[in-house]
Amino acid sequence: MSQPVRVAERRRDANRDVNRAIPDATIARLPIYHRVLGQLVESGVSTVSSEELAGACGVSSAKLRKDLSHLGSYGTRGVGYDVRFLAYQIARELGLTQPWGVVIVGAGNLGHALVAYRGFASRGFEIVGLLDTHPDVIGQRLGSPGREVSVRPMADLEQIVLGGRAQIGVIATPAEVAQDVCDRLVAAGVRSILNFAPVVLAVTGDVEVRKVDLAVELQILAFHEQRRNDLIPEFDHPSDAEAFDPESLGEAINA
Amino acid sequence: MSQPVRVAERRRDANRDVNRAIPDATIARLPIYHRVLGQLVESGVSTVSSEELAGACGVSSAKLRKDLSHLGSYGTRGVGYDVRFLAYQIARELGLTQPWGVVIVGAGNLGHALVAYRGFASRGFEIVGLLDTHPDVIGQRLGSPGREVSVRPMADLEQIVLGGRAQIGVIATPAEVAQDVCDRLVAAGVRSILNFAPVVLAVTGDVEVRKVDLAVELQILAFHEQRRNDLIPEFDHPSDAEAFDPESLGEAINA
DNA sequence: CCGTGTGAAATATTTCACAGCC
DNA sequence: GGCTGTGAAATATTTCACACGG
Repeated sequence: MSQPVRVAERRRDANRDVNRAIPDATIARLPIYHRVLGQLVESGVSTVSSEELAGACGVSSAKLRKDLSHLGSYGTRGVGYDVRFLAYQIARELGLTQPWGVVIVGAGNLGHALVAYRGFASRGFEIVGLLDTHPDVIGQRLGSPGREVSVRPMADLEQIVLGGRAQIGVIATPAEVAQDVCDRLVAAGVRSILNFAPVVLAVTGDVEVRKVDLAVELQILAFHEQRRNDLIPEFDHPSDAEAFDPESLGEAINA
Repeated sequence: MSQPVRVAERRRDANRDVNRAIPDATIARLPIYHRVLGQLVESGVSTVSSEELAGACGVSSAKLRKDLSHLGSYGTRGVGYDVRFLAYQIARELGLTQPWGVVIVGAGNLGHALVAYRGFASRGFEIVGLLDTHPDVIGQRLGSPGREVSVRPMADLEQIVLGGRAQIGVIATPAEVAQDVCDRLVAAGVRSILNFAPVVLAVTGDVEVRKVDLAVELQILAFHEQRRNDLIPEFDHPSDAEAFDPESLGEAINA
C-alpha cells in the first residue's frame, strides 16, 4: 500500500531509535498492541512479557519483540514491558497523542454505525462533520448524549475541511458517488481517506487511501472454506466445459 | 494470517496449474480483480490487457500478471484476457460459483448496514440468519423487498448452523460479547468468521478468522498523517519527559 | 509486433536462536 | 534465571526484464 516510512531526522527523543524505517506490517499491528495494552491497564496489570502480550494479541512473541524494537528499547530484560509506558510510546508513534478531525460522508446505516462507535474519541479521533445529501436525514442528531453530531448537507464539506478541522475523510456512501466524494475531499485538502465503498478510488500519489471492503473479506473466507471442502472427497466442482457459460455471466457479477 | 494454500491434488481441470500454492497476497487481490472485471463486462468491454486491468485495480501490471499466473494461463499473448472468461476463472478459484450461507450476529447499525449491502447475493452469499438478543429488534424485518430477513433470537443460532445452512459467521456485536458469540458459532460448526468487534478472538487452529477494525484503519491513517506533518518544521511532538504521565494514562485508552 | 507468462533479482517480512543485560 | 533486543537465516512478495507464442 504505502512505502515503509523513514522517521524524520529532527526528532529529539534520545530514547528512540531514530532514522529507522518502520515496516508497514509493523504499523498495521501497533493499534492491536495498543488496544490490548489498554485492556491490561484496566485489569490492573502493570508489567507484561512479550510472550503474554503476544498471546493476547494473537501474534508470535518474536514478531512482537521485533515490532517493538522498531520503536526503541522500551522493555526491561528479565522483566518485560511496563504496560502504561509501552502504551504511551505506541500511542505517540501512531499519532494518537494529538487530536485528529474526521469527517464522515454518508449518514446511512454505515455512517450511523461509525458515529455510534466508541473507541473513536478515546483514541483522539473527533467527528467534526457528518454529511449526507438526503433531505430527510439532514438535521438529524446522532451520537451519544455527550458527543452529539448532526447530519449536515454535502455542501458544507469544503467549509469543514478548509476550516482545518478535518484531516481524515471517511467515505460511507454508495459506490456510485464515492469517487466524486473522494475528489471533493482531496480538492479541499484531505490527504488521508478511509473508503468503505466497493470501488477502487483514483487519487494522486500524495493521498493515502485505505479501504474496508466487506465483500472482499467474505470472498477470502469463501476461498479458504472451499479449500477445506476440497479435501473432502464428496465435494466436487464444475469443470470449465460444464459450467462456464460466457453468455449468462457478467451482469450478474455486480450488485 | 493463514498459510498459503496448496490446491488439492484431485482437481481435474487440465487448464489449471495444479498443485501450486496460491499466495495469500494474491488471494486478497482476486476479489478486486473480479469486481473490476464485472464492471468491465457491464461497460461492454470483452478483452482487457494486464496494463488496463491493473490500472483499474490500482496495482502494477507485473503484479497482476503474476497473480493471474497462479490460477493458470488464461490470457492470450499479444491480445490480453477475455473479460468474462477471466472473471469466471477467478470466481471459481474464490469459491463464488457455489452458494454460501452467512449468519450475521448483531442487528445494530452495523448489522443493518450488512443486510442492506448489495453485492452480497450477487457473489453467492446468502444471509440465512440475522440474530440479536434485544427484544425490541427481534422480529423486525430488514432487507430489500425480494430478499427479506427478519431478526431472530440468539437462541436460534445453533439451529441455523447445525441445519447446515451457514458456513460463514459474521460478528457484528459489541466487543463484550464477541468471544461468546464466536465460541457458540464454532461449537455449532462454523469454521469461517468475519469479526467486526474490536477484540482479538481466541479460536483453535482450524477456524479462520478475519477481522475488520475501523479503529485500526484510522490509526494507520493517523500514523501516515503524522509522518507527513513531521516533515513540516512548524509541527512538533511531545518528548517523553514533557508528556508521559504514567498516572493519567490507562483507562483513557479504551472506549 | 504485442502483451502474456515466468525465471531471476530485489525487497519485505517472519522466524530462529542466542548474546547481553537486569 | 529470565526475558529483551537483534543479527542472521528462512520465507514471502514484489519487481524486473525478456523469451515466447499468437
